[in-house]
Amino acid sequence: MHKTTIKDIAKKLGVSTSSVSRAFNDKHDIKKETRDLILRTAKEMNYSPNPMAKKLAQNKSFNVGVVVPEFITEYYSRVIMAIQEVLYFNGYQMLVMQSNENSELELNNVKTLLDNMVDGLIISPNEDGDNQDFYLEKFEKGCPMVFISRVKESLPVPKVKFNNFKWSLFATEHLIEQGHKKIYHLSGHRNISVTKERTNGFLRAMEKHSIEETNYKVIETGLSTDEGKKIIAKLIKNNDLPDAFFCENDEVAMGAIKQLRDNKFSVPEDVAIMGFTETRLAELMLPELSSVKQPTFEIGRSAAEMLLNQIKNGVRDPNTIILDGTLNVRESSLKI
Amino acid sequence: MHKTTIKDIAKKLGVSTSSVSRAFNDKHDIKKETRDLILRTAKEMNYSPNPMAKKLAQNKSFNVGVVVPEFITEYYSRVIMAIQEVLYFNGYQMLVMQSNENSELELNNVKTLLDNMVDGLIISPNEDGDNQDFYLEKFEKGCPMVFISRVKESLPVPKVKFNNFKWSLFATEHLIEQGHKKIYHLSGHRNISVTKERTNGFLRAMEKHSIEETNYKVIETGLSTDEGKKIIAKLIKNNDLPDAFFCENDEVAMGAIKQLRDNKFSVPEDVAIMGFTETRLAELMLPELSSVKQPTFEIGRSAAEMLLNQIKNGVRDPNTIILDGTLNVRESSLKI
DNA sequence: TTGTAAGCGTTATCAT
DNA sequence: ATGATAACGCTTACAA
Repeated sequence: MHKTTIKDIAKKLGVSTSSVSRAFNDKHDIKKETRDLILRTAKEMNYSPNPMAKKLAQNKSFNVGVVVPEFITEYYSRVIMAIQEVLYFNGYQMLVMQSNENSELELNNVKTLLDNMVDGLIISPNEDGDNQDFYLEKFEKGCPMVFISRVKESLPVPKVKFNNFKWSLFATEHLIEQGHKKIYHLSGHRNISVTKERTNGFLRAMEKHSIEETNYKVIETGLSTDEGKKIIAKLIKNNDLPDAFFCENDEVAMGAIKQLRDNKFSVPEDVAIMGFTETRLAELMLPELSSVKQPTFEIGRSAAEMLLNQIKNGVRDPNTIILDGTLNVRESSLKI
Repeated sequence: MHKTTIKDIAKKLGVSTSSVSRAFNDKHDIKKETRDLILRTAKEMNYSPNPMAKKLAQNKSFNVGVVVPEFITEYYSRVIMAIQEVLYFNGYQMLVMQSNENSELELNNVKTLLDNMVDGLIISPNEDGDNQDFYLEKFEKGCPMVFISRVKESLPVPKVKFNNFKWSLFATEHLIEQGHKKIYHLSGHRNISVTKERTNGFLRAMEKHSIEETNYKVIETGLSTDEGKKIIAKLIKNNDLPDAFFCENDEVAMGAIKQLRDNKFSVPEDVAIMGFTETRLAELMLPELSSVKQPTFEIGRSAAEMLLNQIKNGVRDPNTIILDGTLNVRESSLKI
């Protein structure tokens, strides 16, 4: 079964293929009537352009590569959804790859995408490898790129970030205002900028409210529920529980709550908990989990728009978009 | 900056482009030495083939379209991950689109993907529209297709399904064995085959254990946490709470637990709860949620493999793969 | 405003 | 085993 091509249309109408092409790409160098006629018969003949041919002729893939650590959690799922929406609307497609928090795999993914001639890249990098140099070089050579969430502030590339410092400062201050005296911060991975920024926000709050060093701690925990559980178990064993925990993310917070409950501590009566990067399930936990909501949709949308701006208009400023969130106070953080 | 092409390699080596092409596609019609030489110099010249040209020449996109209702929940995220892994390994790429439980959008997505000349489709259809006819026609015209999760058993197309009947029978029997006398089933949407199958499993259990009609009910609830909450609120108001609920999925189950707790009922002491399609969070709920775990990875993997088998080998049997799961009994369903 | 024709980088057919 | 050359379906100078 032969798929209609511009040649078929051209032949049928006795015009040239270039006219047909022009009609579809609506340059203003074609008479309105011929264009309409062409479009009409094209529709009649059930024509749809062959994307492969178009891509080859224009040497553009109309594909954008997206590399994220994972897309199981709500955070990246939502970001990816937003990216896809914007790209689709602009006639681009998205190829997503996961790096599983592994910087070697991340680099392989990026290279695969480049071999597949993506027109641009959106990356949420791992930061524990040395891929930065490679990325920077590519960007400077002209490859359209946007980084999201995890990127060193200092890297001169376009990025979309959440204001981790500000909102972890706010979140910590909320705990202080509730009257919690001794507050521990369960932080993520030392080498991730996001973690650093959140930790700095926490420390700033301690400083601002003149909390003595004996009354706070930063404990490197990780990003997972399991790691949250383990740390709490250890602290319980050491008889070293504070009044409140400010957690790197909701996963860790949920692990903490779980472990505390299993050991007959009540939240927030005995120990208060504050999460970060709220998930749909914060409201379902018992107690409901206080958290900071990140604008996942905005993050994805902004990143995609910045990238398209680079691809289509050649805008290449390494400017940074920093987005704000919401502090959702629920039960887990209250002083009762 | 010029990207190396087979022409460059051919010129440099004084061979023809066809030889270079042959070397890369390793047909056995090329001398081992020339092939090795070509591959070596190709690597030196930092050559990577232009996928657009290849696609045009072979009239294949090496893209596979995937249409799912959403990819926010863990279920579809995991299925998609598995699909992607298999496809990637076979040199194919995946274009994912969401239908938002809307069959019109679903059809548009499928048509978009077809216009983009995907080599095959994996669809988890909505079932409340009449897209089936369209899909069936496409399949019969030769378009490689696999359906996952939601498909009418009767449709003569290749499908990968979960054995909903069996496992909801098991899950319900577990509640009966625990000694719960009055059991309600909070079901999904009447027109989704998955829901029907689960409801049938529930009803089969009632029949098998000769439970009187006054002691069970099937209540059409939906798929969301909110709908779960609402139904429970209504039942509480009507003073019509059973001993146990068997829920369509974990979302509904979590909503149910939440609403019961908020109204001072304890789970499972006052009312037991059984979920379905377990998520990572089942273990984090208080009480931990009993549920049926689906083999999400297997579902995605099987679907992708069946599709590739159609694409590459032309195997077109409309056979069905039915997969089994695991009943994870935790706290929420026990009789205490 | 339209047509002609070259080109995009491969693969595939047919000779040799 | 290798080479010449025509496709693949579109875009885009350039010419008319």
